[in-house]
Amino acid sequence: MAKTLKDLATELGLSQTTVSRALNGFPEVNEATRRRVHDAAERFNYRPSARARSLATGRTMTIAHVLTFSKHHEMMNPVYGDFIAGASEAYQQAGYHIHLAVVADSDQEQAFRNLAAERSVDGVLLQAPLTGDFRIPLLQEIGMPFVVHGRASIDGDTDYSWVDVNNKSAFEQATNGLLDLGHRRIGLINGLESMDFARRRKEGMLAALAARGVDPCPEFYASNDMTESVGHEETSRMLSMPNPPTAFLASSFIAAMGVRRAIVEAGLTLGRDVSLVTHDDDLSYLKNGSAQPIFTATRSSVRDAGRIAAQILLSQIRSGDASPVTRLLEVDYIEGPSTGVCPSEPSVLEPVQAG
Amino acid sequence: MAKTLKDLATELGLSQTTVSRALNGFPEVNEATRRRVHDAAERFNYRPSARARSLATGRTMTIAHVLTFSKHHEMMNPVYGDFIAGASEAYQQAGYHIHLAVVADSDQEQAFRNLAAERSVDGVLLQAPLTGDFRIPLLQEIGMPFVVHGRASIDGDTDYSWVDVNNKSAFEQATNGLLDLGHRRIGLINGLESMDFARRRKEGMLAALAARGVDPCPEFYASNDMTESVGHEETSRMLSMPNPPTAFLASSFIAAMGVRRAIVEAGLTLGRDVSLVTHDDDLSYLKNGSAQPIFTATRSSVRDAGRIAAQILLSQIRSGDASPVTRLLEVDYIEGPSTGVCPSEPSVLEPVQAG
DNA sequence: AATCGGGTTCAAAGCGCTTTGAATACCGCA
DNA sequence: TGCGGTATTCAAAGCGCTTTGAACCCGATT
Repeated sequence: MAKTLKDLATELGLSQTTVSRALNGFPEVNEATRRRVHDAAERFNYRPSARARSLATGRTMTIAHVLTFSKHHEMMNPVYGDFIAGASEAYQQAGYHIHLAVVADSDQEQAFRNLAAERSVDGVLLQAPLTGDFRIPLLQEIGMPFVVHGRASIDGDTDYSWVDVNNKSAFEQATNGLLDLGHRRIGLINGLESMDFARRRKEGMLAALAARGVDPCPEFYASNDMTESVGHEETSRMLSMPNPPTAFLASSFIAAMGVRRAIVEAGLTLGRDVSLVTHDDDLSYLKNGSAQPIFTATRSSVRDAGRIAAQILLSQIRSGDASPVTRLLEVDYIEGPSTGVCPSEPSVLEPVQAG
Repeated sequence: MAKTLKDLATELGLSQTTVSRALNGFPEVNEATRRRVHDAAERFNYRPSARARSLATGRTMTIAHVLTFSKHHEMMNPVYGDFIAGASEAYQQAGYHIHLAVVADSDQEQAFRNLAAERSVDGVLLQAPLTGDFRIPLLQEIGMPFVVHGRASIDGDTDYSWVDVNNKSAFEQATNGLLDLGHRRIGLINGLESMDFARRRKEGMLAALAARGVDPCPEFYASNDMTESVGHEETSRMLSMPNPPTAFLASSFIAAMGVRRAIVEAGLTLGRDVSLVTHDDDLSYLKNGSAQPIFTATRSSVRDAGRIAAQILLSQIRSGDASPVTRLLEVDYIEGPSTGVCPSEPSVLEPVQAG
């Protein structure tokens, strides 16, 4: 039972060189020989050792996906799964593998340095960046190819590669949708605003309000983990205020389910008494309805984002060209039954003028 | 800037042997030398190349997690994230890494054979087995250490290692809970019954019914993807039957949210008009309430399962002992507000006799 | 007949580590 | 002074590949 290249070569009475070249499709191998080699390889189920090969070539054919795991929050971001599913479509085609690193906040720096020093990956896919995330300059310093899912800088964002949803415009659209329906007191169930995307979403909301001359209500803005429970708690809290919001913006589908629960619990009807627009990552197990949408939503497939990010990273690795590639994904605005005309506003049919 | 062992050795005026041994804690190295080596290694941020090391040692220090991705259903199981978070706790301590393989149903066999032939992992963590899953005998044939999250055989299940929730007893308990409340017509929103866990859950339900002499209602048993939408659809369908269920068992928290939506939509009140018990994997972003539970549930932490499975696998790899280790996790039965006395039954206070 | 060159194949070096077996230094003891 | 032994260090082989540079075979060219 042949196992190594050497075994295969002896078995066939050929040199390792020839066998290697036959298998790797080099042109200088006689067709008859190539066929013999392929047959034998198949017969013995021979595949080159990934480690040996990568030691010889210098390429590992592996990409690290770094998932940060907050010790404090003990949370695993639910979008990782679909993002990775998307990315792996690209990897599979290209023969790449995923090295999954789950690393605690506190160990980030060492983890990245190790990744580079151990030379076990050709590139890094970075997820869930914070505003001003230090990992980006770190990766640049290390000289490791990388693509970020999301962005991190306050200004610019042109000196590294990223794929991101246009969070600001998404929440601007969502806010405008609610303003058009006459809502003026809008609750925001946001993610942690240390996360870059959450900051941008809030910016989008505030920009839309400002553009219409509507005063923001800071007491209606929650920034917290995006769980069902938190969505429920924050919403309940706001609904019990003397002058509660008439509409909510939720940062994720899961949080939105908590918002809905709070609304129902308060004896109100979603889409009539209270409106809700959520962002929707189009997760495979959490589709926004099959025939009809469940929520009015700003949708952008995180799986597509994964595929695109992986493609960008692979092409950077292949070309050796590190010049940044960026891709801003616009959302689809889905009108669903969770939004309706603001009940308390009389003049709903004539939207306020901008400015 | 030293990068390799050789560089470090020349830098220090030592042989590679000594440097390697100093770094790896061999006893025959002079303490002073060891300190010098460690200092230099730190200064240069030297870490041995993972590939070179594994080529030399024969161990890859890597575990494959194989996630099946159904081309047909295009679904990524939402529990993978927390399972992996748990497993990586164990790996991190032991210095192991995760090789993530997302493989389509159709390519399973070749994917596993490649994994073995490429020698890129020391073991495999297998997820979401089907009843009679062919991958188990396949891995046995290949001779790769593995642990299954879940089980696959109809009988026995003693010739390989696994970690599983006691699905049967969980759904027996849940069913008994509903029977005690007087419910007789119980809907089951199950996962695909080709999945082993779903089959066992149904068995548990049927066993509980049989033990109390309650006739099963096959028209109330749905077997489908465990998404919110599907939970909603199946429940709506059943609720619109002439003699609908008064209670539901849901196979996952996400499906349960769809069940709830359907109940609310039908103008019914959860926990009063209709009851619901769900299985709860205790996912980090989908906790069953913070202070009070949302649903009555059978709970078992999938993250714990991940940690335990990884520990078993690592100890098997270390000891080289392949004798199977199994671990059956019992659920916690959580009483929440989603269950109540069956409204249509008059004699609810006197539970039926068993038999 | 001697040379040339395309088509094929090969031996050997090298990727960066670990590990074997041998060498060296230095100690106390006879 | 010389020897066994312990402590420490080293050179070299090997892990399983790829790749360089050379060699070989043969029909075509001069």
